[in-house]
Amino acid sequence: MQPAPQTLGRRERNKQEKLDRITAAARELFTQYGVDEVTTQQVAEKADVGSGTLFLYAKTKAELLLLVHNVKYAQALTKGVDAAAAETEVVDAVMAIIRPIIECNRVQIENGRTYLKEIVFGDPAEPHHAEALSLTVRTEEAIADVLGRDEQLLARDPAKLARIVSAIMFISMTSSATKELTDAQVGDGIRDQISVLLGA
Amino acid sequence: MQPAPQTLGRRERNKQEKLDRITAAARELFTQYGVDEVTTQQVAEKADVGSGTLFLYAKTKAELLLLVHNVKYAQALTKGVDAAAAETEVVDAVMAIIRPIIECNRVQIENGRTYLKEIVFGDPAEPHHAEALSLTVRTEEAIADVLGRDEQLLARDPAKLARIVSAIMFISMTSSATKELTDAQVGDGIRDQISVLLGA
DNA sequence: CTAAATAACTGAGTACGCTCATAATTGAGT
DNA sequence: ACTCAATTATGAGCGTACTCAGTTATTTAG
Repeated sequence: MQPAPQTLGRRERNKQEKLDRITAAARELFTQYGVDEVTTQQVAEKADVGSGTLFLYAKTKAELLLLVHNVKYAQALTKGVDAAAAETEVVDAVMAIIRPIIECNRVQIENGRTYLKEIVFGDPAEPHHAEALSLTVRTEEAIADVLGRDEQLLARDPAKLARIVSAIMFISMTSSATKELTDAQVGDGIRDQISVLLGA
Repeated sequence: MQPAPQTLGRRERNKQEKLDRITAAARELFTQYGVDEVTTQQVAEKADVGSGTLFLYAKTKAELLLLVHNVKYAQALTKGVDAAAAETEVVDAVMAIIRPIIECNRVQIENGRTYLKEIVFGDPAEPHHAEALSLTVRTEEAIADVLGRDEQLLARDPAKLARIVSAIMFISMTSSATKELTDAQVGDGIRDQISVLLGA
């Protein structure tokens, strides 16, 4: 019988520590150079693990990006939801949620696009992917919540409207046409479409 | 001085012939086995060209898929536009346009998803990509046209509504959640969202 | 007809994501 | 302490998309 380990045994601790090192290494390299310019070897080296070990913690390179980017997305979402609470107009409130998300996916535009691509096209069975999906669900719920404030929109099914807003966001943030636009321009484009959606 | 060649010189002819062989080879292999299960080597062999030659005609494997799939998409679009002319209800007409597109992108679902992915994330400077983009523009125009039939919708900017429909289509056809749905179910999902969009 | 110039073709080679057979580590049972 | 099954780590090796230096085919100029 063990003395009920407050630190969960050496094995679990080592695993956690390695995951931390890998996450930190990937975050730093991806953020600085962009996911496409970094090799999995480099991440493994920086994390001081074997190149094969990397793939025990993230099944693909894209999963590694999800692992890193989910954190930023979650922060953006929280920030947006808070900001939305202060808005009175529905569209303004929706945009308050969306704006931090735009920013977080365009700080390093290549990473943001790859992240969103992976959410739609990646394997939803992977754990980091599942987390990303739950973030998009939370985003839609937050938007639906805001839409539900309005009587008229309440009758039009906020959840479904939120789903459409989500589609608009995705295309507006990923389409290569928007690559050279500023964050503000992308935001305006989205706002414009949402206005049309909610009934001109 | 040459006898003004009605066949554009041997060089041009050879190039055209090679492109035809490559297109045919890619179409057959991709259709039968799915783009992920076919190597560029196999396509090159079947087309009877060197493996490097392939990449003179399509800069990436994905471009090769665009080359092949654009033809099918164009057919689907034409078919849909024709069918829409026979419909009286706006939503029915829009669905008449969309349905063949759903089908063409789900006959071989892997190819369809890869095709759509490439449209959004690929290099728009490539010629086959440009053609694909023009097809999506034509699709949106066709949808806008149909929406414009309705007085109320006319006031809501059909072009922008069509853009939103386009986003709905994209997500509904690519999201991994829809992978195991039937074409009809995907269609119903899209119709449902379009109904909400056009005002409950 | 020949030579020079240009365009097109080629496949061996490269880079990189990922796998898998083997090795090292761990902890429960004795 | 020791054993051993189970878990985790490792890096050489593999498959494949794509490149590029060298070759061949075609056109143009003299």
